[in-house]
Amino acid sequence: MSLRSAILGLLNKEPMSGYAIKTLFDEAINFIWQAELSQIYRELDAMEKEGLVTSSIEQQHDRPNKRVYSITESGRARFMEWLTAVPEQFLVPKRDEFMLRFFFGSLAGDDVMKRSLEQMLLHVRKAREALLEPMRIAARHPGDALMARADRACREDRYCGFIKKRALMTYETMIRWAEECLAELK
Amino acid sequence: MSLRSAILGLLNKEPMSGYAIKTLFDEAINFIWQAELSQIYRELDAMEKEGLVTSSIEQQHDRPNKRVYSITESGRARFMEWLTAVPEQFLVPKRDEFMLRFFFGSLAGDDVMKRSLEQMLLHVRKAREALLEPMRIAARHPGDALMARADRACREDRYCGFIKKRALMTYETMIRWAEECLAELK
DNA sequence: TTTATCATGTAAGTCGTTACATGATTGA
DNA sequence: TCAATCATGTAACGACTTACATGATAAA
Repeated sequence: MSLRSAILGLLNKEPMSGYAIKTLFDEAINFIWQAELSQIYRELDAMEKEGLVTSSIEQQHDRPNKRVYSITESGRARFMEWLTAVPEQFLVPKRDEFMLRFFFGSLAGDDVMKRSLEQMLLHVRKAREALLEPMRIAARHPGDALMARADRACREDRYCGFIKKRALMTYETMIRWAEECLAELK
Repeated sequence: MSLRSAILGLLNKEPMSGYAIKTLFDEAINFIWQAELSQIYRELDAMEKEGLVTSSIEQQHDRPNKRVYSITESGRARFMEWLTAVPEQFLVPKRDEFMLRFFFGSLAGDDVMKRSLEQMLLHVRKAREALLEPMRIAARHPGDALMARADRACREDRYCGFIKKRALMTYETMIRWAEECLAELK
């Protein structure tokens, strides 16, 4: 039911279309939550049936019309309930295929694993750069409008900053780990 | 299809029952992969139909009989194929409800979030201790048989050590992050 | 006596991915 | 002219969880 909460949280700020929700997922919380458009549309549909949101068609001349969803009082209540509830999970159960392969690393051999680690380093360093770039732009052009919507919204919110920090720390830990493994394998 | 690979990888070492596989999941790779018993039984069944494993009933007097699965040549080939393939995912897409709540932290208020962080710290510190304890035992009693099966198997395998190291580094990063957030909120 | 461990399975339901279908506008 | 962005949806499938059903033995 967390997808629901995520959608309600975004709609809590302002009404928007399913497509816009998907964009925000990708821009603002892709490190925390992802969802396919098809899943979002299905969920919005179910939520409307339960009275958590309402929708109406907005006519557009230059683009396809869109269905704009708004949160209802009932939806807002449901969201606040979830938001202030005591969390029961702190360690996300994850399924990491890369690490699973690593677990059987001895069978694959050190060379295969070394290449795997190097590939992984490339990817994670790239992700780290992608995260840092908007921060650097913001630092160079303070108060500028060069930023993406999500980044502007984030600058005003300390919790958003906490999340970015965690993403950064996580990437850096992964990089350090991979480097140390590689050093030990050589 | 990674659950399949995980199971094949365990059976590659020795034949065992579904229940024993579940135990190994929990003991050895719970940081990387988890599966419910029902899922394991279902998967074993499907794998047997595809000829990747075979099974036979082993009679036991003091305990319920068990169905012991063995990997076939076809299964072994399938496993090695997966193991040496080039991984295409390095960053696990995760869905973290705790962090999602955090994203809407401003709406919940600092007090709620502070309590949430403190709770999280308790859990992660406990998980870190649970990970470190067998390591300490191994250090105090070298070559001793006090260890759990999984820990003994792990000591002989450097990749298993890499995985534990990553788990430890991850926990420590989470702890550091939470502490810094708390400091900033006070 | 109750709980934990060992042991296997079925059924229903939820959540998530992938593929398919459609179509307008804008910029390279 | 081709790709990208905007925009909405359906259908099928795959993966995972939860609940249910059963039952033995051993230890606290």
